[in-house]
Amino acid sequence: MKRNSRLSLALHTLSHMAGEPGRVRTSADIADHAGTNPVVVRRVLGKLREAGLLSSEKGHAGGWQLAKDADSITLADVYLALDERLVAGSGGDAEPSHCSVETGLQSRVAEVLDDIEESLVERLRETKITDVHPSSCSYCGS
Amino acid sequence: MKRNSRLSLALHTLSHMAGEPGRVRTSADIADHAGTNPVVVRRVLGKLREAGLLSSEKGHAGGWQLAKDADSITLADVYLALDERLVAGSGGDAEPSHCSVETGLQSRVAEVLDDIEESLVERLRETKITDVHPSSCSYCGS
DNA sequence: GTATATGTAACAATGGATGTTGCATTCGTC
DNA sequence: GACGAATGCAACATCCATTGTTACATATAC
Repeated sequence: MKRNSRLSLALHTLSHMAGEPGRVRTSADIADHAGTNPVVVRRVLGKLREAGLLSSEKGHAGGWQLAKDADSITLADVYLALDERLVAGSGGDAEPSHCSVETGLQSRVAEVLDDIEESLVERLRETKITDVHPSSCSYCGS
Repeated sequence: MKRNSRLSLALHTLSHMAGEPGRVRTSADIADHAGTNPVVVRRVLGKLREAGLLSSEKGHAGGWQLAKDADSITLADVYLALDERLVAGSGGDAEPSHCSVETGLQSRVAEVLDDIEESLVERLRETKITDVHPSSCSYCGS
C-alpha cells in the first residue's frame, strides 16, 4: 500500500461489506483481501467504528460488520471518520512572523484552503458506499 | 514547514507577487519570507515556471516574477502545476490480485477517487490568486 | 479450558518531503 | 575579461508520518 491507503482501505472494505451486509469478517480476512496487516485493518476500521459506521465483536465468532445501512453511508462520513484533511493539512504550525504582511497572508491562505476542504467534503457527501460497489459484481451475495 | 507545504508555499509566493507584479524577487528573499530554503523555493517555483505561471531570470539582476496576470491564475493552475493528487493518490501500485472481485473493486475505488479529484480541480478553478491576497493589505504596492 | 477474535501499546521499517551542500552556468557590472 | 550574484541541478542527509510487526491483555464461543 502507498498513498491514501487509509481512505482506500476503508472504502474497499466498506464496499465489500455492502455486498454481503450480514456477513461478519475478521480483520485477518480483510487484511488478506486488502494485502495488508490485521493490526492496520483494526486501526482503520476502529475509526469507522468510533464514527458509528461499523461494529465489531470480540471473541470466538467475532469480527466486523456494517453498523448501518450501506445506503446511508457517504464518502464524507468515511473521510471525516478517518480525520483526513487532504487539502487543509494540519494547519497551525506556522511560526509567528515579525512581519504583519506574512501573518495576514498565512492566515488568508489557510482560510482559502479550509474553504476548499469544506467543498471537498460536500462533494464527498454526494457519493454513497453503494455507489462504489461495482454493479457488475456477480460474486457477492447481493 | 509541514504538510501541504508545496501548495502552501506556492500560493503564498504567488499571492505576494500579485501585490507587486513588477517586482523581481530572488529565491533567497522568498525563502526568508516563507521560512524555508532557497533551493526548496526554486524546486517549487520551477514547477510553476514549467506551467507558464512564473518566469525566472538568471544572473546578476535575476529572480522571479509573474509570467501572466494574477487575475488569470486560478488555484487549479497551481495545483496542477505542482502535480498534486491529493485525493486520487499515485494510484497504480496495486499488486494484481488473483481474485476478480478484488481487482474490480480496486479499479472501482480508483475510479471514484479520480472523480472526486476532478471535482476538486473544478472547485479550485473557481478561486483566483487575486482572491487569496488580503484585501486589507496596506503594505504592498497594489 | 481452549481456540479465536479484538484492543492496544511499543517498536521497527519504509518512503516521501524537506533541508543542505556543492558546483556549473548565466548575466550584469566594473 | 574578471567578479559578483543569481538560477539550475544533482547528490546526499535529515526529518517525519505512515505503515508494518510483534507482543500481550481481554473477551467470547465452544
